[in-house]
Amino acid sequence: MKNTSASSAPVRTRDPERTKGQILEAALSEFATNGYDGAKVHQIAKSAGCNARLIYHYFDNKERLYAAALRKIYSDIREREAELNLDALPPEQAVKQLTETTFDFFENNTAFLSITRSENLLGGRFISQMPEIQKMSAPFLDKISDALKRGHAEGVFRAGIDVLQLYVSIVALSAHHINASHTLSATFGRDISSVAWRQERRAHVVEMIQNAVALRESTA
Amino acid sequence: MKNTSASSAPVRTRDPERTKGQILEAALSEFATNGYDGAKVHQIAKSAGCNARLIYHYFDNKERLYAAALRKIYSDIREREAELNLDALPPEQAVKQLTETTFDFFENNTAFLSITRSENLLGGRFISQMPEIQKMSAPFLDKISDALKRGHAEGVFRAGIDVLQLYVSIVALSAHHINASHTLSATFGRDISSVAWRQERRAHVVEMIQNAVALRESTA
DNA sequence: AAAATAATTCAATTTTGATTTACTTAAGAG
DNA sequence: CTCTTAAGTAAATCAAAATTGAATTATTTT
Repeated sequence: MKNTSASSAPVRTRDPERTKGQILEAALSEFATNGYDGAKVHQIAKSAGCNARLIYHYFDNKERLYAAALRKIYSDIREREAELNLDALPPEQAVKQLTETTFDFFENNTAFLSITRSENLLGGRFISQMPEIQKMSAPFLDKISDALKRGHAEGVFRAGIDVLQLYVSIVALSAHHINASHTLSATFGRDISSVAWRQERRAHVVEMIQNAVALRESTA
Repeated sequence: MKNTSASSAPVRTRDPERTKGQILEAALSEFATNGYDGAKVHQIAKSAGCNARLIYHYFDNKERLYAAALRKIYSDIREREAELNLDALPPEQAVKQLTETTFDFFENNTAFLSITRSENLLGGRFISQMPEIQKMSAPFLDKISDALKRGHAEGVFRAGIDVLQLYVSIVALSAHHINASHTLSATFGRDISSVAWRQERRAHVVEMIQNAVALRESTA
């Protein structure tokens, strides 16, 4: 009834692609949860449902496995940025869309922020070695820049907005409460990660960004 | 010429308070730089200029040492919050002051953000056990709340601003580019940690917060 | 100034975790 | 069907790092 083998071991069916994929998934999750130093190779193997030796078979060592996980998580971001079609929308809608998409992305891809946090803790040791990631977002910023220009031309946005500052702000407002949910919750005695609070936050962030780009009347 | 002792060892003069203090300082710095798992007890001892055994003598184990460091870093924040006198200022000045002080604090106390990052990576395991830190900032939020109310009464601020959302935003805008300096620098190909960029950012953040509280004219 | 205390050191010991060696066997090529 | 290749397993090994044991004084107390 069991398998062809008489041994008690479950006998894993052989499928290198699947195995590699499972390892990468597990690695992503473990590195995200525990950081580079906190993640344990054996635990990754366990959570991938394979033998630890296979990690070395497919990824050489812990560092390269981490690098692979880092690369993978950034490809998700790149996809999302490519999908976002800001040109098609009127400037105000474009900025709103951008903000909401960014906010939602972080909320639904917690691994991205976690891995990013880990990488920053490592001083960017790995990301700085990845030419494919470097400057990856330049064209994306151009898209946003276009929307801002259109908005100014149409008289709904103010002039001289720095795109990079604005985008970093969108990311900051959308990410910080996730990155720091535990310490914020503890210091303020409120559950920052509750669905209710996050919904409030989403609206708050969208409004802040709108106020940041919208024209003001008097500077007097 | 040497010391009373004939041995070659440098013979540390005995001073428990100083030693304890040095260990704590070193721990703070090492945990901030490398995170909990990345920090090594022997390295902490080395950087404190003492024997590793002393860490166990004074702090029992690595976990408790980390907890002590966490507690200490939060006491700095508490001090700063206490010093800030918002009541004395007109509301617009008060909000500006708050924003600038927060921004500058993070820039000058990188250890705070680093330790905080580490603690969030650990899932808040330690901070959640520290009743003295919990809700620590409630009175501070009240101060800010007062300023917002005064501003509304004077007709310069809008109504219905959520203090916690606003403060989390100030923190987010002031902290994220520091927390994520390496990944941001890599993805955008700009040196986010340069003095020039940070000065720009300071102005940008202050302006954003002002726009967030300032009255708008028409809601039409 | 002798005795007691506890600060400090040095050198284990023990634990944990990454990596490797040696082996087994499934799956595909001919 | 046999041979070859490489997927997979089990169990070491090796090194790093946390923790501890036991011996030394500096300092304080009496």
